[in-house]
Amino acid sequence: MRVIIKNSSETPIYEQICEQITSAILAGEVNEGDVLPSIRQLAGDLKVSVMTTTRAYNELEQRGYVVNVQGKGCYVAPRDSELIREQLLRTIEEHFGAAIETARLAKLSRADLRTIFNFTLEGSGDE
Amino acid sequence: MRVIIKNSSETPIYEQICEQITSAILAGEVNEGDVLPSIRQLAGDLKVSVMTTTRAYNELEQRGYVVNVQGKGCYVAPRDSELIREQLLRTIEEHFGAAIETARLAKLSRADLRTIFNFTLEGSGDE
Amino acid sequence: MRVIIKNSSETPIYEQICEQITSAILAGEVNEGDVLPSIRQLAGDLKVSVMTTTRAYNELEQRGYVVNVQGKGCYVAPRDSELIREQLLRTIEEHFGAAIETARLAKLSRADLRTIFNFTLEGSGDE
Amino acid sequence: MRVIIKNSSETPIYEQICEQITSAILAGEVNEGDVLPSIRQLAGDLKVSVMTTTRAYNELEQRGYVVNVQGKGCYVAPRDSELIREQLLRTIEEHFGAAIETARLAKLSRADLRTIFNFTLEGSGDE
DNA sequence: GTGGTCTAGACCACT
DNA sequence: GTGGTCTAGACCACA
Repeated sequence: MRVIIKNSSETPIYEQICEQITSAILAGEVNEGDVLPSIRQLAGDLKVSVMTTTRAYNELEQRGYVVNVQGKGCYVAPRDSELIREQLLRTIEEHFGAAIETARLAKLSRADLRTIFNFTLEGSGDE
Repeated sequence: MRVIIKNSSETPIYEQICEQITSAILAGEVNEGDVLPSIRQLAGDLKVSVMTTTRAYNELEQRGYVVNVQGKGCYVAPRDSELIREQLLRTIEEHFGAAIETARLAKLSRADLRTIFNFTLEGSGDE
Repeated sequence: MRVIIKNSSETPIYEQICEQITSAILAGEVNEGDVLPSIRQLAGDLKVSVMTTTRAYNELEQRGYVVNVQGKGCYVAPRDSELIREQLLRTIEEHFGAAIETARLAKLSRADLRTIFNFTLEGSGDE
Repeated sequence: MRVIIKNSSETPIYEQICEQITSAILAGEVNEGDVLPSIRQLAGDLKVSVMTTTRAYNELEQRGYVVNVQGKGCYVAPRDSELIREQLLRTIEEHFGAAIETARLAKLSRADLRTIFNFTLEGSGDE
C-alpha cells in the first residue's frame, strides 16, 4: 500500500491519508489484522508532521477502519463485509443521483443519459 | 428564484449562494439579461453579511454567469449555450466516473452497475 | 458555563473540556443555538494550547453536541431530546449494573444493596 | 481461574490481567496462600510479553492482593476481610453516585431513579 | 519500538 | 473577529 499526498490539494493532508488508506482497505489491498505503517514512519515517509499522521489514524479509528493499540501499532479492523457493501452501494447511488440531477438541468433525455453512461463505462478500462 | 442557506453546512455560505443561482440560471428559471436581487437586498433576505453576498456575486461574475454593473445591478450574462452544455456533460461524466471507481472497489461487474443505474434512473421521477 | 481543568488528572485536557461542555448542554445550562466561547478565548482562559481546545470542539462536533462554523463560531447543536434521554437512561443502567456486579463479589444480599442505594440517595443533596 | 485479554480494548493489557485476577480473588475463586501461574507461564498462555505479566503481578503486589516470592512464585496474599469489604462498598457507592449524578442531568425524580434501580436489580439474575 | 497528548507558534479561508 | 489545518518539537504510558 502506498500513500501519495499533494500539498497543493484543497483536501487536508490528514484527509488524503484517510481516504487512501480507506480505499486500500475496501479494495482488499490490506486485510483484517494487518499492521499499517507506524505513525512516525508514515510521517517520515510523507515528510509530514507526526500530528498530521496521528490525526489521520485517529479519524480512521473513529470511522471504524482501524484499531490503534498503544505500544503495538495500528491494525486493520475486522469489518462486517455486508456493511461495507451497503456503504459502497449507497455511494454509487448518490453519484448516479447527482448525475441525473445535472442531466435534468441540461435538459437531457433519459436516452441521452444512458448513452453517456455507456460511453463512460466503455472507456473505463477492463472489467 | 429562491436561495436557501444552511449555516451548519460544510460548504461556505458564499458558495451555497453561487451554486443555487448557477442552478437557477442553468435550469432556465432566470434568463439572459434578467436582473438579480441587489447585493444588499439579498444580504438582508438571507440575514447574511453584505461581504458574503458581494463575494458570491464576484465569484459568479468570474465564472461568467453574471455581469455586475456599477450603480445598476447584477445581470444574468449572455451564455454560449454550447459551452454550458459541455460543462454540464463534463460534470455528468465526472459523477459517472466516481460511481464506476466505487463499483470497482465493491468488485461489482459492469452488469451489476448497469442494473443499479437503471434502478436509480427509474426511481428519479418523470422525465 | 464554566470549564475547570485539572492538569494533574489522568483524563486528557481535551476530554475534560468535552465532558464539562457536554454536561452543560445536557443539563440545559446552555441552549440550542447558543454560542460557546471561541476556541482562542477558551484556550486563553484555560491557559492551554489552541490545538487542545480545537480538538475538544472537534470531538464535540463529531459527537453531535455542537456545530462549528468557520468565521462565525461554535454553536450548540439542536438535539433530539428523546435520544438524549435514552442515552442518559442507558448510562444510569450501566452504573447500576456495575454496582450490582460489585455487590455480587462482596456477597451482599439484595436487601443490603438496596440499603446502600437508599443511603447514597438520601445523602445526595436536594432533589 | 481464567484470564481473557482483548488486544483492542482501551484498558492496557497489564490492567486487564490485574482486574481479572483481582476479581477472582475477591470472588473467592482462589484463596489465601494459593499459588498463581508463574509470570512466564501466564505470558505464554496469553501470548503476551513477559514484561506485561511482570508489570501486572507487580501492580497486584503493590495493591496488596498477592505476594511475589523470589524463586518460588506468586501467592494470593492474606487479606483483612474487613478492608476488602470496605473497598467494595466504596466502589458500589461510587457507581451509585455516578448514576445519581446522571439522573440529575436527566431531571429524573428520586422515585424514577428508584424504579430504574429496582428494574435493573430484578433483571440481574438470581441472588 | 509503539500510540496518546500537548505546546506555541504559524498560515489560510470565511464572516 | 472566527474556525481549520499544520509544524517541529516534546513528554508520557505501554509492549
